[in-house]
Amino acid sequence: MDKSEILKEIFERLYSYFGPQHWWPAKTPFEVCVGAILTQNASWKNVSKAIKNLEEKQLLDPFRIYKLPLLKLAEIIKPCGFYNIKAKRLKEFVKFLVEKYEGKLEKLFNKDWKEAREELLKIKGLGKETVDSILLYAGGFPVFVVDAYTYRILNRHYLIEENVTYEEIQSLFMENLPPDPKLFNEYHALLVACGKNFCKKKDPICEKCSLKDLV
DNA sequence: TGCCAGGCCGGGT
DNA sequence: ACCCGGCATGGC
Repeated sequence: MDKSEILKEIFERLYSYFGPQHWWPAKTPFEVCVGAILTQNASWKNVSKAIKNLEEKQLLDPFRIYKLPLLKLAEIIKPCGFYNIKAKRLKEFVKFLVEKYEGKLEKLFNKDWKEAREELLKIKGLGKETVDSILLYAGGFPVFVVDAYTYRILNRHYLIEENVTYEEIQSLFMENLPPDPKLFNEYHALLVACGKNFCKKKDPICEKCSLKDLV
């Protein structure tokens, strides 16, 4: 099998086992962005509490967060962990959005996604995974999101070397699959589902997972 | 009860 | 250019 076939085979197996994941779990594109920042190295359970707090205070809005004092914001998002630094990152993001795009994500997304990616990556606290999540799940662009699960699962099945870069893993998917946002959406979500359930850190091999006898 | 979660930055080699 | 500690809560 060539790369394209292997990647499709993985997708089919995961989709057959886990079914549709319905990502991203948010009501608006802005909420996706907030979630993408808050979920950095944190469990989604905790992040959803932080988002619920924001929602209850009607703060899922760029201008409201822009005006909110940093310490108040930190207190509100506390359950997601790393709350001081994440409050700063959130403020950096809304500052960018409000001051450069009138607080409108549509304006940011109304340009070539590669340009948007470069701009977002300049914001302190937004790295590649966070930015790509925003582009795919909030912007609907065909950008593949790579995370620790993606790396672990591919590496464990001998599909990538240990020292590959983020961009190399991303290219593997983007150059061997059709540029379909729906596909990339589901694929990344399925890799996360697989990593949470089977391919955990301590598991030496994935005995029960759908990718067991792959390669 | 520890370990870990949908990363990223900054400082030291 | 890499490596590592710091950031912190809550679930399992």
